[in-house]
Amino acid sequence: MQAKTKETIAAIEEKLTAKGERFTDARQSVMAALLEFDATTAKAYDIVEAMGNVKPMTVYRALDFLVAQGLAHRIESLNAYAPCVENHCAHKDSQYLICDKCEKVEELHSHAIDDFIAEQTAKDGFKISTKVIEIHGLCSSCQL
Amino acid sequence: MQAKTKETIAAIEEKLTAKGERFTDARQSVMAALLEFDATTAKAYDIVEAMGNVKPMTVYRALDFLVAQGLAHRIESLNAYAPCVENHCAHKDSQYLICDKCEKVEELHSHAIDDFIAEQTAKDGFKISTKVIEIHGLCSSCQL
DNA sequence: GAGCCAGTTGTTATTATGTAACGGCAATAT
DNA sequence: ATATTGCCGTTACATAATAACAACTGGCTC
Ligand SMILES: [Zn+2]
Ligand SMILES: [Zn+2]
Ligand SMILES: [Zn+2]
Ligand SMILES: [Zn+2]
Repeated sequence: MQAKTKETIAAIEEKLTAKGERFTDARQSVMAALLEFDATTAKAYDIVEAMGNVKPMTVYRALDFLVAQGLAHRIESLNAYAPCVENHCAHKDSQYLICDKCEKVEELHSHAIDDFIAEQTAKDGFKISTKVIEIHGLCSSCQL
Repeated sequence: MQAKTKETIAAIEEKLTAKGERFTDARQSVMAALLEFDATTAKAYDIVEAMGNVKPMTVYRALDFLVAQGLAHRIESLNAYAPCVENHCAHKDSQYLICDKCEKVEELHSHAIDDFIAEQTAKDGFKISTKVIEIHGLCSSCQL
């Protein structure tokens, strides 16, 4: 496990306990595994494999928790997960830039995009609850 | 099968043969089944069940074809498909408004949203290939 | 401490979703 | 007619996710 991962885990632990949430072993291990993929997405079964001796159910439960806490995001179009340790105003309104070559994911929080969509859909009288905005392509590095 | 479905199938047949594509029995049946769900999404296995006597592989192959021809769209966040018989400039740049109650899907083609996202992501030097924009919530009817 | 409760975990089985592979068949071309 | 190509039927498999239930843990009350 990378040193940076340990640091991050420790920091998360502090934040969660402050919130009264339990950062159990299983949850820590899954979060660590996710972080070790280093900014690329990981599928649930990738994590199962990376951890060894763990059942899928365990991983899915931990992922559900992490997503609920804003520590990970689910990428619907990949059936995968990306860790997130930033302090966003609202994770639920993120946009993801997904490089289909190196698998790195960048998270945008463009209020502008958000507001714009809200404005456009208001015409239809549609009441938005959640948005899935996943933009695929090539990151700047992978275009070379 | 509804009368409207038959009409639609006939119209599609004409368009496809004009394009030199083959609208085989399997493809017609799957498209018809999809249309019969009447503007709501259908999962691949829903269609398998609705058709009876058909194997999943058959349905998936037909769906792949229909999606490629712009006659259906895949909704990533639902693992489902929606039929589409409109003549859009480009189906690949659609946005979907998905009612989580009645399951109806409305398709937007807002160039504005499109351009706006392109503009925002250009800053990162990201080269977009495809976009998944799926907006969940309640349609105007279901808010009552 | 003993009892209690809510949340968490372990375990097993099952469901849901999607593909690989291969042989046969059908339309089209030469 | 023969070759080529695309399409289909079938089987088996791979991947993704959940159900159900018992056991355990940590914090709480008495
Ligand atoms: Zn985030
Ligand atoms: Zn890349
Ligand atoms: Zn469309
Ligand atoms: Zn509705």
